[in-house]
Amino acid sequence: MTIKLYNTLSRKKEIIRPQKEDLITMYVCGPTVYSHPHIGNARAAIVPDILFRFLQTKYSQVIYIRNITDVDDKIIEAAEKENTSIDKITNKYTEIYKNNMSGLGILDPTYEPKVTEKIPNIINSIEKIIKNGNAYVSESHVLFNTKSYDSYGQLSRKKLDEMIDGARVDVASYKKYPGDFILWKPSIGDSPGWKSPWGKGRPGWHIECTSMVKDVLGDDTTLDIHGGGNDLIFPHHENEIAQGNCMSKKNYCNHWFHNGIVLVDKKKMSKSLGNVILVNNLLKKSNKNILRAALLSTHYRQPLNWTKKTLSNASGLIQRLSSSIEHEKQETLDSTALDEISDILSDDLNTPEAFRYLTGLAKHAKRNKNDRYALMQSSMLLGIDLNHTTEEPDITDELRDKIETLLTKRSKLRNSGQYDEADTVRQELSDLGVSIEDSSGKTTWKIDADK
RNA sequence: GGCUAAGUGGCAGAGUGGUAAUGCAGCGGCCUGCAAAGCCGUCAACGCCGGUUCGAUUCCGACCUUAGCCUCCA
Repeated sequence: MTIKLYNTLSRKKEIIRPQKEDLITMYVCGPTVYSHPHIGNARAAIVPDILFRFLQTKYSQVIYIRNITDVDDKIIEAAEKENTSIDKITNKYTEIYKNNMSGLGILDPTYEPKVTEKIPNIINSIEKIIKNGNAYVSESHVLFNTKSYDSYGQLSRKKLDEMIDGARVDVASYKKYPGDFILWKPSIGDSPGWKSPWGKGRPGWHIECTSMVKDVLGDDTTLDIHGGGNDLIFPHHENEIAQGNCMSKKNYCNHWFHNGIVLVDKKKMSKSLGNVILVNNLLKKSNKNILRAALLSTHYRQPLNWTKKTLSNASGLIQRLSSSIEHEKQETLDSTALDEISDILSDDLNTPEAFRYLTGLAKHAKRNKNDRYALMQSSMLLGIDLNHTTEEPDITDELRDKIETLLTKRSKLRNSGQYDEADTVRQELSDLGVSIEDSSGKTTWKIDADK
């Protein structure tokens, strides 16, 4: 089977063609660890997660690299603001990022390099670019010479001179040309820095990714797939391509994919609007399955508009899927069950279409074992585990006792036909945020998601 | 201003050159002591204006609107 994925370079869906038959390589820009991950970070992680899961079903080896940026001006600011050290900030937020992502069921990448651990490689990469005549040293900075690279602008389809004309920012004195970007910059005072041929300093933003790709795969290799949020197309990925192609004779990367932005009520999230939605908070009031459904029910290239109804829509969808196989025991699943969902995903990761397929299966899953298997296994490919939707909620023993007492009380009242009194008890439970269901002689309860 | 995308029912969101999936919500029914859940049924949409075509929501062009990038934002 072939997998088609939209390639930002050509603006077309293209068949993924790895250079080796059984091995495929992918790199995705990871987080800068200075604050809590928000829903946009989650989307940028879950889209490659789906691709990663899918590729693993098709190739015997998938190398997936996602970096952690732990040197950055914003980190330095955050450390000052929280009155602590840079290490503490980056360790804290790296931990939170990892917890949040695993809370969303996002698989760990094969490699997860940190910038601070790769400084020697980065310096080495910069030296190569200088040596090849594509970068220059100026006032303790190293700058990439964009004029020396003819194809600059190929990804974002921008013309360098036009960009410069429209720019609103003053040109730094150390730049030969306004479009040049920083590979290495000096660290002044006690800001973090490393010894280098150009003095104490730290890497520019773009070089870390290029350097890590080359570090893991080797200089003379071409990356198969590179992804990230579409706000990274320019300048970040454009610059990566320039650097990568000037470091080695091999093409930097063949296939670029970009996920759309997350909007909140059709507006971009920003601290000033106070509409930033954090993964932490979502995980508290919802669960992995629902959040994944919410993030994946929009095609990855489209903007995802997050509204008040997003979670309840997704919750209904998951409810619909899981109700058909609730209480199902884990059974060995048939490998051909994945054929149809693979077909759907192989057309540019069409996850909304995948959900349509899943709901179709759910219709017959109660009676048809094959459909039930296909539903469970196909959902798993999206990282949705329908077998674990009835997990015990995390509540205090005290509350649990109280709920049990009320349930017993109501049950007795119902058995003796005192329905008005039983309904009063149900209301008491509802006030505690507990909703109940009587089905086939048993009463089950759950904590309401929004309480 | 330049570049890049997008506008589908109440909400969300696929898809297609021949009259448009799916989920949520709504409505009706079955079930239930009543609810809930489930099941069955049902209402309802292709921004605007031209062009190409036997036929356009789909292709082309203009316009309007929205969003992103051009500022080390995923």
